[in-house]
Amino acid sequence: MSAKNKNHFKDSRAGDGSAVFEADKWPVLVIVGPTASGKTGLAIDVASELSERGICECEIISADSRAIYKGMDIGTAKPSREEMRGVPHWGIDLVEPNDRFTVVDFCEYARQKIAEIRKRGHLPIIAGGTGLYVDALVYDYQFNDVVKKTYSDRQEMSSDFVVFGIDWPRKELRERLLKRSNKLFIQPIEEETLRMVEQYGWDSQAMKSDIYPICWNMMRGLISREQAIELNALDDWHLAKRQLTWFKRNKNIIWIPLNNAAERIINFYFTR
RNA sequence: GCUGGGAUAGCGAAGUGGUCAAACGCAUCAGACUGUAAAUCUGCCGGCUUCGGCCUUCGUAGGUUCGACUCCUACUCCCAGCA
Repeated sequence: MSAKNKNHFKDSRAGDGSAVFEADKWPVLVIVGPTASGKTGLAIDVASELSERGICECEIISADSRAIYKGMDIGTAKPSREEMRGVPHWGIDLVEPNDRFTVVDFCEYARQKIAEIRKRGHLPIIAGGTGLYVDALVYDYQFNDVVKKTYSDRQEMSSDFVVFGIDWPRKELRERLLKRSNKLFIQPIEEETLRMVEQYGWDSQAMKSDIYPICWNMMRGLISREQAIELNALDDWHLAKRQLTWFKRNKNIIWIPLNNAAERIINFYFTR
């Protein structure tokens, strides 16, 4: 997002003059999408732009079941300090990889953060690919002891949220996955893998992330670096498909392509 | 050039006279999902289908047989050993 879009925003604001930010009135922005779709970057873009325009400050809450674990930085593609561009991030590095952290924990955490952020007069942005986490929040799941049943009719979404999904043509997404996998293996992933294995072993749920077993096999010479990169991209693809299956069911998601996404999201707030 | 082994669906790989559209694995496609979800699980997976079935397949061409992916012959290609 850059200066070239500013005029566009001005026009939008002029439309009905409703762009005055009210922390309690603006729905929480939720950005979903498959892995590597650019959720985090988009959230930061939106936050930067809103801040730059003097509309409001934003804080991002990650809805990612892996980024909550400490130490798993490269493997879960956590944003770096620079990438965050000064936007506060929550929901990252919450617990140790062998700690239990459930959807319910996430909901409680997220609700609390949303309240805190609003109290500060800021806009909460939720960015994440863990469909269950997002749905649990947005559809206000009640976690009790009631026997499981089918919840196919999740039509009623709290108007407190607006959900955007990043849409990619399959082919392009797969290319991004491979590119990202290549980049990942340039970083000291072996070091991270070794540290995680030594510290937590293979039994913790957190270590079930595909990247660590793959990297481990590479380190033991069972597969080549190239194979590891491809395997990782393939596993990511499988994940992406599962995420998409989940999100597809949610009819309230507004699907948009990544380019222009920030602009479209901001326009949503200006014109709603 | 001789000898031995092999050619099976997108890939790998079983099958060695009928019960084979062909096990199994992978990939693909679709789906489920309310306390560890980057997890866990399900269906499909030659073509057509009113989902009962119908049709075309197992390197190529012939042959034997009621019947062949399975046996015989020739050919093509690949691998291994010998010259």
